[in-house]
Amino acid sequence: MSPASPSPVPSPALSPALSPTLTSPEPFVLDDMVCFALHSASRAFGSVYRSVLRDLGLTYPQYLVMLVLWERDDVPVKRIGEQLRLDTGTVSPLLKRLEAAGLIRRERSAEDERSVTVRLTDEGCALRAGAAEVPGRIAEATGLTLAEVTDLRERLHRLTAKLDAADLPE
Amino acid sequence: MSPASPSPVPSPALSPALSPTLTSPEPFVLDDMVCFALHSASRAFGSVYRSVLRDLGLTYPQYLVMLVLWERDDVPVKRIGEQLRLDTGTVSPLLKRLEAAGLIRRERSAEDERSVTVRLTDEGCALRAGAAEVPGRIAEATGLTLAEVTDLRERLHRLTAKLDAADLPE
DNA sequence: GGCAACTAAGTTGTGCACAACTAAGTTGTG
DNA sequence: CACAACTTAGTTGTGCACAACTTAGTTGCC
Repeated sequence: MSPASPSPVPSPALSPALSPTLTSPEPFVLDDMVCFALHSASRAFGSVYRSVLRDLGLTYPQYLVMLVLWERDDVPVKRIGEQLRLDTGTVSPLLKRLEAAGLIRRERSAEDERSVTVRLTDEGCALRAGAAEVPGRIAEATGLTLAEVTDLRERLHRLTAKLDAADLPE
Repeated sequence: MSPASPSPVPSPALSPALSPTLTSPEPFVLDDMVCFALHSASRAFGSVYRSVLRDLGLTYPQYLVMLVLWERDDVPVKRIGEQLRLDTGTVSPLLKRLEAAGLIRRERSAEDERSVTVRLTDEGCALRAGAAEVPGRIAEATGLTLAEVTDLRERLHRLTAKLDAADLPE
């Protein structure tokens, strides 16, 4: 059985939701639901990107790494992790797979032997042309106007920053 | 090395982003960025939930399943997958872990032997009291007003629906 | 110079997400 | 009745995400 991917049931998303027992009446539950909505939207995007990126042989996280490299080649691993907000435990195997696919190479930096520099192969460069139509197809799938996209992105950045700040020591 | 979790660098999120080569000027890239922003926000939420749920011994997806069951016990596996928008390949092992933790039981339905019904154990019921303060702590972490939460949730639902519709056959 | 503190990358182990598949039960139709 | 089509759970394999840890190299400070 496939996921509820292209959702057969619109899913009332935790319908009336957790009834109020020990907590105050209502508003609180909405915060669970906004996280759920975020989670869902993120996965729905993932599904669309999966379709669009299939021909390129990339997953979405791999595509993000390629975006970073297409914008500026010759980047240390650390910087990739920072830009994509990913742990080394995620980035290392991700880069290993991209290397195995022949799209990038990794070389120890000469001036700092701790650092590893990531570089595009010719094949990795060439893939850029094939990826040219990706953003357009995604834009089409969202059906959002430029203003809506900008606004949503801004809200999400503020939310992320707020959550990060709240998640420090407690 | 830990992730960029409580983000040490605010990360300009693919800074100027993929420069325009073969595609038209600018707007397109924003759609990549909105997905990235979504992805980031979702993971930032995950990090906060991880902190808050640690005492309960639950992950966020496990907490979602418990929410469904606390609202209405005695639910078939299929319904859990629909409500949470998850594949059986995700739900099955997830339920297996909750069962191993002693929070739920699974029983073959009598009237339809294909179906499996999920039921809370006493321990699973009891956990509800411990979870009472979760939504409040999350709400606090977001720093959003009720109106903002409602609006954001609504936008995300519309976006998800649109993406689902676009991801069918093409 | 020597050594503690730090930094960069990688590894290990756990859990989520999904595609593709299997097994078992149910339903519809001739 | 019989059998194809469908439905429900579950399994297998791959990849992402992160905590906790390891290894190797650098820097600061005495």
